[in-house]
Amino acid sequence: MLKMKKKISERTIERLSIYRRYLKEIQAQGKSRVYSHELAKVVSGTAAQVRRDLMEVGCNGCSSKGYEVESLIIEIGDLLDCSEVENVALVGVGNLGRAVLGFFSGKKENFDIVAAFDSNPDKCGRIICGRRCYHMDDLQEVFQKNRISTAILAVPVEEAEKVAKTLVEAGVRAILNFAPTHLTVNNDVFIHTLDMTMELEKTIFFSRQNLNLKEG
Amino acid sequence: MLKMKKKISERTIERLSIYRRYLKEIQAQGKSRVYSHELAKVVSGTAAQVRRDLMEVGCNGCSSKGYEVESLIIEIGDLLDCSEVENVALVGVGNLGRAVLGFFSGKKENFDIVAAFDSNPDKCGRIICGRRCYHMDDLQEVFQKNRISTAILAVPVEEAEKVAKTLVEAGVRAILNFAPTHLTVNNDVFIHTLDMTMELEKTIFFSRQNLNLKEG
DNA sequence: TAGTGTGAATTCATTCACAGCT
DNA sequence: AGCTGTGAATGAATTCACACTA
Repeated sequence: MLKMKKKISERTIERLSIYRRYLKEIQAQGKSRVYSHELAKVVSGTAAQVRRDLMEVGCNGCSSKGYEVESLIIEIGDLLDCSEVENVALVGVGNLGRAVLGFFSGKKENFDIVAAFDSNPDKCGRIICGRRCYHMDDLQEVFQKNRISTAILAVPVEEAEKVAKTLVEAGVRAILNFAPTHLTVNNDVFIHTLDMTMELEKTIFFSRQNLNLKEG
Repeated sequence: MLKMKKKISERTIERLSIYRRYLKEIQAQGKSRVYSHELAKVVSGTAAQVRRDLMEVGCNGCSSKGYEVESLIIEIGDLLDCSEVENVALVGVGNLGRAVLGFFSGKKENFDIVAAFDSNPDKCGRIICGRRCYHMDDLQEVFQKNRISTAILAVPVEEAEKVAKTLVEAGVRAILNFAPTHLTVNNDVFIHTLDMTMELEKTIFFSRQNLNLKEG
């Protein structure tokens, strides 16, 4: 029911996530109010865009003295987060997988990496960055037991397609894919590929672009 | 001179990078021609969009039998790549930094990570994933000697701002930033932040969105 | 005075739809 | 028949600009 709570664009969701992190930061520093132009800076955007984004959240912030940091954090959370903490699994405990585990350690977020998986038996049974590592064969069972519905895929590119299939069979709803390849999955699992090569190529391209503009 | 070689959007650049990787893949498999609808699949787009993107490249591909894989690779390269291989440095040899080094090892691309830097003396002087690790103090010198103008920043978030400043002083033109924070740099260095927390939050959000649509 | 909220205008990206080629 | 190339139409995201508020 409660149909169409309004469709929010991917770009807005990205920015909301970034606003929220910044808001938590300044909250920790004791700030209780914030202006749209301050938030604009952290996403390299404009104040008007921030205000639009916040409108979508069903905002509140009121005039002349900006937005209240605390309620903004809560309202963004209401939109972005699930009601309970989302359990996430990491699949592929290589260099990158371990780095991802490390990266997400020790912060309290509304998601939690609760298990890791690898096909190498040497890695299984151990605790890596605070998470137990299971064998791929146990994936389905552990997923069900822990109600895991999101996976981070950090296996070598040759295996990505096959492992993604396993994940889909285990009932995963979303995959954050670090393998530089397009994953073809049959049903409506949400796949988001984070393509580091592309990001670096893009960075290099636009650094030259900058240069060209200067030379005018 | 040769002003305005046409401004190409960020989105198009992203897709071109992805097309190219796929093209190289199928080239290795012996395919010599490709259709726009095949390329569309790897970016989850439409055939029309692919054709537009390729038009921007000053395309060529001709009718009825699609595009020639080899010349497409060359033409995308002419647009995306610098004339010489771009030397890149990795800054911050922690878990993530090492993972990045590993990730970019052994592929021949038009960029090359040629050096790593860390402030921990224990890591300096060693070879890590095939790259020599230098102390941060030597950064400026090594950057100049190796004509490095792009850096990958993989230091802890508390240090990111400070290290970014050092990089700018060393004359870097672009930074791919893995630290979850907005970097404020004075001049026109191109900064691209790859925000893993945001990407994961987005993934989780849209997985629920998907679900809602189904329930519709 | 210095901010917010928001219609209207604008800019940018995508898709449609169809002529033209092979 | 089945593709490409591309103007024109559409749709989405951003910015403008201004009334409004504390």
